Amino acid sequence: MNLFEEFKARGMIAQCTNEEEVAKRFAGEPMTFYIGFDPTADSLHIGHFIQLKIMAHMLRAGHHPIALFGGGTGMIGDPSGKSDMRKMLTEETIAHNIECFKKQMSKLLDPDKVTFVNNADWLMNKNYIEYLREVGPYFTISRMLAAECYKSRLDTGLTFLEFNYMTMQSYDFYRLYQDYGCSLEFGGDDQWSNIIGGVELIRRKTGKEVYGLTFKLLLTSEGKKMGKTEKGALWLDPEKTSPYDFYQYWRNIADADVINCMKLLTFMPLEEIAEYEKLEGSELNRAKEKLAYEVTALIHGTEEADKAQDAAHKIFAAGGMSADMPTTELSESDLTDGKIAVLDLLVISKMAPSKGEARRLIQQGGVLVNDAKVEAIDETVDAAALTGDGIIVRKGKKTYRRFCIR
RNA sequence: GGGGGAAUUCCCGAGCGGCCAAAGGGGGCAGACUGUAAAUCUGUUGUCACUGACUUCGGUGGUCCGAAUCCACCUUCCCCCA
Repeated sequence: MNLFEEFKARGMIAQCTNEEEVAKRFAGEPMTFYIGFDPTADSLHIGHFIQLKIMAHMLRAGHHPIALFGGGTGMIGDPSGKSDMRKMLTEETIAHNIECFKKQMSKLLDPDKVTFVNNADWLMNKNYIEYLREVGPYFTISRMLAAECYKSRLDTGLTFLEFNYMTMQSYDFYRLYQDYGCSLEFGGDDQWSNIIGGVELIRRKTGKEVYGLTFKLLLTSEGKKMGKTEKGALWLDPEKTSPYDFYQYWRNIADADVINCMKLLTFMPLEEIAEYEKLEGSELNRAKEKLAYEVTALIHGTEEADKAQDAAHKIFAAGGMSADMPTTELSESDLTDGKIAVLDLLVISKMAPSKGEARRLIQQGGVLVNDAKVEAIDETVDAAALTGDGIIVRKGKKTYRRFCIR
């Protein structure tokens, strides 16, 4: 099975401009392809991970990836898949975000084998008239308006600023084709319009055929975007989403999504996944555990994955203590008269956003200290209990936190 | 440029002088049931010193004993015409 077939078998491919030809190229000579990343945040998230995984696969097969950062297009903002206009980012923020992206990517891919480019290099100082004359004639308004990403935005308001985005991404592809011989663009399924824009621009300007291939987005079985947590996205940066929380996200995935996630996110062989697919009912928990471990290991390393799994086992199976579970360290000054209210613990550790919320949690019986339900709102914990391993405070069934004194 | 409409708590969306911390839905959180699942049911969802007080309804000023609700100006957005 070659790589293209593998992608297909895993259900990763969404659309392709010319499947037959692209499949042939995958199996043939090394080729140069690119994937674009919009620097809209200071960390990559799980959606980007699929793209990185594709790059890793391609690298192994001997192809040459270009990672393009949208330092220029980020100044505009891609309207695809967005119901509202994005916040405008400053140049400094974008530059900072690109640095963060690069660092994270270098951990997952061999940076010597990937070409990093930034479209700010050719877009920022581009003369407007020159650009319009170079690109403008190859796009018709009717064609652009027909694109799904714009059509859906016409009622809610689409600005001229964003309307230009497609031409710019198309121009990127053209530049990479000219400068690097890049003949293939990958992207998420939401990038389809932008990608065919580039393919058509190149064909019209040069008469040469290049290709576009989009990959399925990470969606739940209900068609919603996956990777959203209460704190926003599921980040790859351990500072923003701890390996433990990351592991838990996948451990708690819906039954219907486990197998799909294994196919899209891990390198597990298809035969092995097929075995897990046979599981039913509570047996599926084994699949979830495997998925969580595999994905966490890919992103944070096996050591962190082991720790996360170990902590989860101890917490859920035995109700025990683990040094690897999320911990809040208190200092003497947090205590009054040698004790501290459970209410305050919840707020200090951000387990509850406010005292009112913490109070409600206790009233509704959602808070446990060392497996004993907290009955009274003014219940306190003594300093003595906090020494050594400390205590475990549980909020609901799944949120645990260890408290100890420094 | 002309005319019309809108801005409400995390989101959508009611309210249109006191009974409004503001209906309803979504989402979130917790409880029950479970498999650390889904579905369902229940409670809850501004802050705090929590049977009370304080801050919120685009912004600024005003009318009034009293304003999310009325007036003026400003800002932003949408629709129709040019």
